[in-house]
Formats: sequence, C-alpha cells, structure tokens
Amino acid sequence: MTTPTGDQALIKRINTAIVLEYILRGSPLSRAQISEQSGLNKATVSSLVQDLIDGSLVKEIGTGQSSGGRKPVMLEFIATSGYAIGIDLGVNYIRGVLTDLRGGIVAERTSSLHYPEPEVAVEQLCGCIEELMAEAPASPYGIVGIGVGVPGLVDESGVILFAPNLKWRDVPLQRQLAERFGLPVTIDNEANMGALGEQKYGAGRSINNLIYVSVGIGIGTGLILHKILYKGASGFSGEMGHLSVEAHGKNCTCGNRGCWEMYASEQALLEQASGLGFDSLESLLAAAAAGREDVLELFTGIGEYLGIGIANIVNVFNPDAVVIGNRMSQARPWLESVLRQTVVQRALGFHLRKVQLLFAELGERSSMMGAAEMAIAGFFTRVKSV
Amino acid sequence: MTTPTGDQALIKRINTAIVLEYILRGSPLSRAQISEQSGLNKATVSSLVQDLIDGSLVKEIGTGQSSGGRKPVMLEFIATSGYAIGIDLGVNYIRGVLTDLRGGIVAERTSSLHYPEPEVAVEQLCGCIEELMAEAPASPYGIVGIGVGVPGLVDESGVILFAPNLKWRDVPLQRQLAERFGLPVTIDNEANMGALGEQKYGAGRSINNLIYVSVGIGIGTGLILHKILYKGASGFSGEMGHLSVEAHGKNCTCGNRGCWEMYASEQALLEQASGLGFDSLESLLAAAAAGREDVLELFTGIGEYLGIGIANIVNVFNPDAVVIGNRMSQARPWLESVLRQTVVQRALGFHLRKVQLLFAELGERSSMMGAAEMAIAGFFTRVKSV
DNA sequence: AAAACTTAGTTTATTGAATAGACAAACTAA
DNA sequence: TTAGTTTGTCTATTCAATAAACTAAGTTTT
Repeated sequence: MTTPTGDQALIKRINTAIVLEYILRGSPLSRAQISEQSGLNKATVSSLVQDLIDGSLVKEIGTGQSSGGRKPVMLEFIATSGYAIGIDLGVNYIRGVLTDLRGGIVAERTSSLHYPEPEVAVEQLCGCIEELMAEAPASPYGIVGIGVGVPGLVDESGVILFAPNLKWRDVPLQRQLAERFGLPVTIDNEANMGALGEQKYGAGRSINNLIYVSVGIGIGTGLILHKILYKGASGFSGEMGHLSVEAHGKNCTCGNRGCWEMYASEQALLEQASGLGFDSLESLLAAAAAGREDVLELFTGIGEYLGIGIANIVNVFNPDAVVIGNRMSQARPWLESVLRQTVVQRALGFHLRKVQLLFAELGERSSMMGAAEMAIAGFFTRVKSV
Repeated sequence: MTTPTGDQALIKRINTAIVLEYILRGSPLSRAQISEQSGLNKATVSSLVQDLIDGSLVKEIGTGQSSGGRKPVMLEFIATSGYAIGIDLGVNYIRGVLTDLRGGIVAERTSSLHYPEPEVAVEQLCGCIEELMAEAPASPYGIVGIGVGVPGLVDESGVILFAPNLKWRDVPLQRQLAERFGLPVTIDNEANMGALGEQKYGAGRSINNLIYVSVGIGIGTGLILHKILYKGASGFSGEMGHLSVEAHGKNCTCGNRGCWEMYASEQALLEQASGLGFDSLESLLAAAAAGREDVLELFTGIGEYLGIGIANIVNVFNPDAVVIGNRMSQARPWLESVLRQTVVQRALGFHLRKVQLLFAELGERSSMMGAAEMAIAGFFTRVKSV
C-alpha cells in the first residue's frame, strides 16, 4: 500500500485548482478578488494566475471598475482552448456533442442505430466521433477527451460487461476507442452520465447529493454523493431499477421479483397500453395531451409507482434532490402531481424537509452532456496535476 | 465560500498522518521500513517520528532483527497515552466502555434504564460516564472524547431530533454532555455507530464499502461508503427500515406502506409469535434451539424478508459486505441459510460476485465500540492537524 | 580477525511553494 | 495639487521535503 504522500507539488496543485475554480465560477474577476475570497496571498495568486495564462487556460480581458484606486485587471477562463466529445449510445440511436471546456455546445450529431451488433455499432460510433472532431476549431489543447454513456453495466476499465437491450457482453469499448483515437476515453452507464450532466449543466446545478433517476425502457439511477459519482465495490452500483417494491410481485429477468422497473418504466407503460392499442410512448403522450381518460389513468399508475420507488430512494439516501430524466420525463404534465403526492405520503417527514423533486432540464441531452463533462473533468484533473 | 487552501502545514499534516497510520497498522516497525513502504524520504520519516515521540504517541521499543546491517530501532504506537469513552444508549439499557487509543477495552459498565424520561436518563448516562472516567489510568492526553450511540435520528449538531422508542424529541445531548464534561462529544445513530464498530474492530475490518444492518425492535442501517460514514443532506440517512418492500402492504407509523421493518424486525417476529404464546426474543431463541418446528418456521419467514431487503441493499449499493447486527444476529443459526438463499436468488449476479454476507462479531458491543471509535478518530484528527 | 559489504538513521545543503511586507502603478476624491 | 486607496509585483524569509553525504552498527567474505 503506497499512499500518495504530500509534497510541495501537491500544494501547488491544490491552490492552482482553487484559483482555476474561482475563475471558472466567478469570471470575470480580478487577482485581488481571488486573493480576498480564497484567503491565498496576493503574490501566490499572481504567480498561479501567470502559470494559468502561460498554459492558455486563462486570459486578461482588460480593466474593470475602480472602487477608489487602481483599476483591476479582469480575468476570464478561455473555454475555447480545448474541446470535449460526449456521446450517448442508446438502444436505437447515437447522439454526440462537441463542447468547449465550459460545456458550451459547438456541434451536435444524431443518428439512428439500425444494427446494434457491436462491430457495426462501434464503427458507426467512431464515424460520429470523427465528424464531431472535424468540427472542432484549432485550439491549444485540441480534443481533450471522449466520454460515452451506454445502456448497461460498465466495469472500472471501461468494458461493457452487459447491455441487455443492445445484447452486448464484454465489449472493451474504452480500449477500442482509446487505441483508435489516441485520446483519454471514459465509458460509463447512461444514468451515471445523466446524473453528472444534470448536476453540472441542468436541473441539479451545484447540488451536492443528487439522485438521477433515468426512466426509459428500464430504470437506471446515478448517485452523486458528496459531489462525486458513487460507484459500488465493483465500479457499478445504482441498479435501482431492480429494487424490489413488491416482495412477491412479477418475476423479473434479473432473478428478483417485483422490481421497480416492472411497474414504473416505459416498458411497463407500453405493456399496459398494448391493450388499448398503443405501441409507443410518443403515441401515448399525444393521446394524453388530447385528454384521453384511459391513457391518463395509465400515466397516473406509472406516476404512483415512480413515487413509491422515489420515496424509497429518499428514505435511503436523504438526498438534496431527485432528478427524473430520460424519455419518461416528457410525461411530466401527467406524472408530476401524483408523483409528488405519493412521495409526500410515503417518505419520512424529516427527509421531506430538504429534498427537491426535479425534472431533467437537459431532456435528451442529459447523458450526452454528462459524458462530455466527464471528458472535461478528466482534462482538468490532468492539467492541475502538472 | 472560503476553500481551505494548501500550505506547508497541510503537507506536514498529511505526511504525519501517513506515518502514524503505518505505525498503527504495522507496528512494530522501523523508520527505514516506513520510508521504504510509504515512499517518504528517510530524513522526513525521522523528523516526523521524532515529533510523534515528542507528542507521546509513539515510542521506541528496542532494536529488531538485522538483515545484514545495522539493527533497526523498532517503533510502536502508545495506545495508553489517552482513553476514549463509548456509550450505547438503548431503549432499556445503558452500556458504556472505556478503551485505549487502539480500541482495547479497559473497563465496561452495563445498567438497566428504567425511566426513559430525558432528564433521568441523561443523569444516569452521566453517572456511567463518570464511573468510566474514574477507571482511566493517568495518561498524557487523558480522556480524549466521548461517543454516544442513540436509537433515533440525530442532526449535525448532536441534537436527538426524534427517538420513537424512547419517546424523545429535540434533546440537545451533545451540548449537554460537552458542557458537563468539557470534552469533545459525538452523538450519532446507533446503526451508524454499529457500522463503524464492526468496520474497525469487528466482522468488517478494513472493508471500504460496508452496510451494517441493525436488526432490533426496528431496523436501522449504517452506510460506510469509500471508508467514511455516509450521511444524507440533513445529516441522517440510512433509514432503510422504512424501505418499502411491499408497495401495498401494511401501513407503517412512518406514513409509508409495507416497510421492511414491519416484516423482518424483532417487533415483526414478536407479533407473529404472540399467537404461539411467546413474548420475547430470548424465549424464541430457546425454543428454536430446542427444535420447535413452528418457531423455526417463524425465523425462516423473518430470514426470508431480511434477505429481500438485503438483496435490495446489495442492488442499490453494490457494497463489499453486508453485516447483520444487533439483537436479531443472535438468531444466526436459524436465519443464515434462508437469508443467503434469498439474497442469492434476488440480487443481481454481477453484484453477488463481490458481496460478503457477515454477522456482527462484536455482538452487543458493536454500537458502543463504534462510539468509542468516533471519539478516538476525532482525537486523531485533532492531533494530526496541529 | 581484517576487510568489504549492508542496512539504519542523522546531518547538511538545496529546492520550491507560500507568505508578509515593501513597493510601484494607477486610480479617486477633495 | 495632495492625500488616500486599490491593484498587482518584487524581495526576503520561512518551512517542509529531499538528495546526498555521513555516522553508526551490524553481517559476510576472505
């Protein structure tokens, strides 16, 4: 066990990260303000800012307002000194985005995935990445990394162990992409990526403890605890779709019984809706918008079960917020009230005081933006440690 | 937002902590070994060890075996340079322990709690603490702190918000004890303390991600994630006793329905057993030991529901281990096989590869030892930051 | 037993990061 | 013009870690 020890480089890393953080968040601001707010000495801030300027991450953008003395030189983060690629690999689509280092969208691509066989799909995915890379303007750091969200279990080394809806097993996607593009690649579950996306750019901005519930064909969850993605012992957790909410309910393919996703997912909705002659979420949304009573009842049922599961989550994690995302979040108008009611009824009062129930703000982009954020975060970790 | 910045003192704290950690874990060992294993320079280790010796935390205990050169001077942690007090405040008992800084038990006290009114009970608790303090040998640091585990919800500032079985509300125990004894006091939920106790001294030694399930009158859980106690947004989480396992099951006093603890706790067992003429866990254990079929069936039922909840926990957290503690752990012989079977059947296969199902090793001492550990950990945090 | 090697721990000079305080630059107010 | 303020840099100092030299105390080889 070789613990990482402390030395002067560590101090500099820490303080550089602090300074950069202030500039990222509060820009435009001056060296004096950073020193004031952070507690670091003026000279220290000056020196670290100079390093950041030398590293093309920060620039001076002229002088600001004087408050009775010399005018401050305002600083700004150079978001365009590098670009990140975020991919959302879905069951029947591939969505990709090129962002600057602040998560600003520069280019976007969506395509249908007709052949989910690993070889074909990975090829299509690489094509998407190449197109996005071609869109990136010239910049000091170029493409800083690639993040990919996938609908399945991913291990620590970026191997997709199991993606039931794609019928993939043991696909070493991280290695494949890293070798092909020679860039840092991060692969993670779609729900984890979505959690990160919403926490950074969406409904859960700057919330420390957040649970993202991705309601699509199945139900996945991404846990951000103490600001960081929680992963279990094996690098994957949050399979809360398979939380049993009916101890002796329907058998699930996972081996358990009464799994949440058998009652509250898109799949569950479609099964119930087939009797009424519907075969897609979109058609049901249209019918609900048109006011069809029987369809509204279906959504009420789904909303109640969503609430049951969320109440469980609230009781277990006592999070600051729960964000509902992925396809089912489109049904917000017909889910929200029954969902809130159920959660209020079932969750412990002490927890309710704090928890917020939110719907994804990024919509279909949650996962993709989270993937880009992973790449950006990886880049920052690397620069800070130089 | 004033972020703690990095300076040389921080480095020294980090490295001192590392050196102390090596001595705590690997003693007896030499300066050279610490340097070798930690990567710190020999001179650095020498200097830090000297500080620790000056601070009465470490001593030299003579020379060790030579491996072809000068004999090493072996170092050892001085566990008796301070003492900690750990208290388990139960519904009808108070248990207390005096330990040295390594968690070695020096003295122990148990008494029945006849009058659970806050004033009386707190007085009795203080008496217990005083008796234990009197048992502590003279030492450089004296009593370094007091930890108390309680059966209820505790907020960040050590106020017992709600302890249903004691009928307490808003008791500021932390403040009361701190004022009375002038010592650092930590109050936390009994399950959190139990988790810590088992993780440090019991079945879960040095396991990073561990869920402790305290099965008593109710069910509480303590979550140790990434080596640290996880607490939710409000400072309390892990109310997994109120995880709903039957969406439309029995109404629980908490407002939810089908809560786990209504099916798998001591309370649930006793309710079912009242028809058979039993009124205590102890009598049921005796009957089970005597082989009474109907009682064995009861335990099988409880074991199954315990397994259902634990499978949920495993699916949600993917922990390294689940430790079952508190009173119900005494029924291990009649619970274990059905419990394992249920968990294997219901938890996702990927998670099962890693998770261990354990029973508490410290028995009734889990919570009390965790409380002592809290006090010790607090002490170390303080010394390291000087 | 002497010489040669090994290992443990200390001493010394150096490096590098942060800092206090002095200072220069550039502004406002009166 | 003068006094006071704010911004940012420069300088000397402090302090922790480190490499390398060194002392101390052993073992192995010849």
